[in-house]
Amino acid sequence: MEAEAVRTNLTNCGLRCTDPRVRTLGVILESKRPLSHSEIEDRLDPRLDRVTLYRVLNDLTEAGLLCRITTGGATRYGASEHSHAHFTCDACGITTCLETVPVPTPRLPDHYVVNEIELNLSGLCPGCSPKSRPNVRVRGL
Amino acid sequence: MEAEAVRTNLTNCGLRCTDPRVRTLGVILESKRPLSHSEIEDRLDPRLDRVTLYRVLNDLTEAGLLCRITTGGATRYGASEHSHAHFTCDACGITTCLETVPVPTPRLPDHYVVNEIELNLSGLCPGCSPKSRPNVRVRGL
DNA sequence: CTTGCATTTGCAACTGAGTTGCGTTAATAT
DNA sequence: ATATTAACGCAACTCAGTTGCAAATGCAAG
Repeated sequence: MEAEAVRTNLTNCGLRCTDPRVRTLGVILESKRPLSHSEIEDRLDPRLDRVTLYRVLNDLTEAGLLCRITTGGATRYGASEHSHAHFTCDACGITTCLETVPVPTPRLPDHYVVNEIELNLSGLCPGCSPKSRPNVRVRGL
Repeated sequence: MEAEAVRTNLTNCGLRCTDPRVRTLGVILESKRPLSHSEIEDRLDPRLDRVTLYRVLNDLTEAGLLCRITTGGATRYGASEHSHAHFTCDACGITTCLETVPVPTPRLPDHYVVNEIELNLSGLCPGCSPKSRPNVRVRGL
């Protein structure tokens, strides 16, 4: 999705096509992995007001243009795609999409209404795992 | 696990057997569902210092006596048991254990080292779902 | 193209979760 | 009983996220 498509998308969702929204969506769509509020802030030049960014992220998420992943204490935002698991590295803190790992849709007891399902893994990512850096140790490993 | 067993357990884990630790562990073991920092604080009488409680929860979690569940923006602590999914209600905010829903152990790409796996669902719990209260509506439902 | 209005932005100020440093208290080993 | 070291409690801090409001701006209608 490039610039013009981003604008169309916003309009289709009933959102006004403003500079903060266009640029924020652009940053997230360019990224391979979900980004946190502060990571997005850093990539916006010129920067947006912190509060504006929070509101933009909420609006885009509610409109279904982004999906919000809350894992490892941090909240991140990614392009809204098919559901897959996420992995957060205990060493470098980066969250990656595990495209090959599907999220199960379990059967729940009666009267539960499911809205979202998240499968979040944590540990060491390939870049930080002992395989690549033999001297790194993590609690309990 | 009652009072004396709690004490033995702490000692076995190499932790000093202090009043804040014994009482905190007691509160969590009595609860059916995982509790947040502030919920635990409210149940301790007399209360503990906020910081002490944070440290106690960390110590107990590192010792393996508790498990930490981070879902829906909040961090909660439950008795360390067999792994199962958790459900957080968007309406009342309460997190419950879904004992009947197992957490999958997916196969990951090479060089990932998995430490923890969480399966977190959200939506409406039985107490808040339209089945029981027909007039409640939630985003997108 | 201009105008008007609702939406959105940016700022200031606030709340709540979690952390750090440090002096005091208390659990355990001898 | 007492010395040692871990743990506690307090003050102060950082960081994520929220609220209220005045100023700016997107958009639609004329």
